[in-house]
Parts: sequence; structure tokens; C-alpha cells
Amino acid sequence: MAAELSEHPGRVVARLARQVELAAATVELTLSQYRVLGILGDGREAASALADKLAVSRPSVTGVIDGLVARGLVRRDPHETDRRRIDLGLTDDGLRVLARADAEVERRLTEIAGHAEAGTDEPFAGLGPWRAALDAYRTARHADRMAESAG
Amino acid sequence: MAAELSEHPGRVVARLARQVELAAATVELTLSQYRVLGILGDGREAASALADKLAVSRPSVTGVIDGLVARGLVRRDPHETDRRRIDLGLTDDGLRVLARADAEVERRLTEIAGHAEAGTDEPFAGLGPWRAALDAYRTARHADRMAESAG
DNA sequence: TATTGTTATACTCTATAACTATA
DNA sequence: TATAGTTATAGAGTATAACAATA
Repeated sequence: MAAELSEHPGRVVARLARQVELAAATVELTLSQYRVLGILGDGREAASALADKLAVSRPSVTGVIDGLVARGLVRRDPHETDRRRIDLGLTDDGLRVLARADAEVERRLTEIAGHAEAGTDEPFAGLGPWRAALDAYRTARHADRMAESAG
Repeated sequence: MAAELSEHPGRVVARLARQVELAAATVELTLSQYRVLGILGDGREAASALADKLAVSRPSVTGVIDGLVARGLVRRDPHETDRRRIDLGLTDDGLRVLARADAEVERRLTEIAGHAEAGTDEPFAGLGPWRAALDAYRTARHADRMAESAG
């Protein structure tokens, strides 16, 4: 028998996200900007690929990147071979701000986790499996879209 | 020794929240609206108390509630004793939409969790402790603010 | 005086539709 | 023709400051 679903897991995620948003705000980052820096921190991306990873429209990416470029946290470079594409990557400042954001967010989550009921599992451990699941889910969705447009 | 923190837990929460946002959008709810309905689903609240629970400013609450009232999902009633206060609660439609949103969100999270690596813990189980932790954290913060304003 | 809720205002993120440049 | 990225435009959420009503 499958494990019982926790009650309204989405509500928990939504509330947790607001706390992450507030922590990111302490280093002047919105939640969306934090998502972008987090992805670019794992490697450079073209704008389209970034939109795909963020699950957001391309115009939305343009807007968020505009703000980060203006603050000197992200750099737009020409793609090596395809001149339609734009290669996005973090600047040194971007890397520093991302590190500070990660630290602030982790600090806040740790503080919240400190209020967990004694005897419950370590809350952080429960987040681990989600990362890989999110990656695999995105890959699967992407494959679906490709098959569909080829349909 | 404390359990190792998962890598960048805040990034995981941020990405998960975007998926919740997309699921809530399938029933025409924004993430903020979903948060509001979720709290009011647990019981009626005054606007100030709601702002506190959402960790959001009072003007922000006014705006979100305006939209939900216009759609007939939330009702503003006079407070029983304090005429400055406004009592907020779900309508029957609000309850129905909240239930649909919970179902859609849970469905998407379940689909994502289905892509977790075999052998990892049930991802949903990991979300459980956070709910109580968030509640306790909010209570503690509230107590701090009271002590602070009392000087 | 202090608190509750709203209004006024401004900024960011989101989306869709339409456009330019390149493939 | 199709794809990459941007521009134009509109709607929603967030905040701060200032205000009205009530305590």
C-alpha cells in the first residue's frame, strides 16, 4: 500500500516558497531572479533553454534577464555557432550574489526546520528526492513536447 | 552529527513552487490566491491575521481578497465585536475551487514524484514535517514581534 | 494614540500576439 | 518555413506612505 500523502502538500510548498522569497529578498533578489541565478549557476544556457528549465515563457525570461544584466549579475554573449541564439551566464558578481542568496535561504529554512516537532525526520532530508524528480520530470515533459510537435 | 543539508534546498523549493503555481493556474488560481484559500479553508480570519499568516503586507491582502471576492470565492463580513475588523471566509464556491486546486496540485506533485530515483524515500513523506515547522515558526516570529513592539 | 483596512503609486513577473533576424 | 529572442501590452502581486474609521 502506498504511503499516505501528507495533507495538502501543495499548500506546504506554497508557504515554504514565500519564506524562500523573503530570504532571497534580503539580498535584493526576487524568487524568479533566484531561480534564474540558480540555473545559470549550474552552467551557461541559451535563453530558450532557460525558459524551458524555468517552465516560463520566453518573453518572461527576457524581462528577468534584463534586470539581472542591468545589475551586472548576468552577461549576454553571442552563441558560438547559431547567431539567433544568445548565451547567458553568471558574472563574478552574479556568482557572489547567488552564494549569498543560497546562504540566506538555507539559514531561514534551517531556522524553520528547527521548529519541527521533535522526533520527526530531518525536514531537509525530505527535500533531496525532489530535486532529481524535478529534473527527470522536466526531461520527460520536454521529450513529450518534441514527439507532439513532430506528430 | 547533524544530517547533511541537501544541496541548495531553497532552489528545490523555488522550482517546486513554480510547478504548484502552474497546477493552480489550471483552475484559474494564482499561487497567492491558492495560499489565501488554503488558509481560509482552515477557518475564518480577519484581514490582519491573514496578512500575518501569509507573511505579506496588509495592502497586498486587500488586493488579493478583492479579486477573490469579485469571483465569489471569498466573502467579507463585519466582525462581531470590533467594527474596524473585517471577517474573511470562503463561500461554497470558494470551498469547491480550493478542493479542485488541491486535487490538481496533488496530481502534479504526484506525477513529479513518480520520476524520483528508485530507492529514494517517498518524496511526499518529506513534506510532512515542514507544515508543523512553518506553523511553529510563525507563532515564534509573532511572539518576537509582540515583545519587540512592547519594548 | 494605536490599530484596522483601504487607497494611491510604483516595480516586478507573468502571459499572448506580433515583429526582426537568422537558420 | 521554422526557430530565437525582443517588443508591445495587459493583468496580478508585492511594497511603502498616507488616509479614514474605530478602539
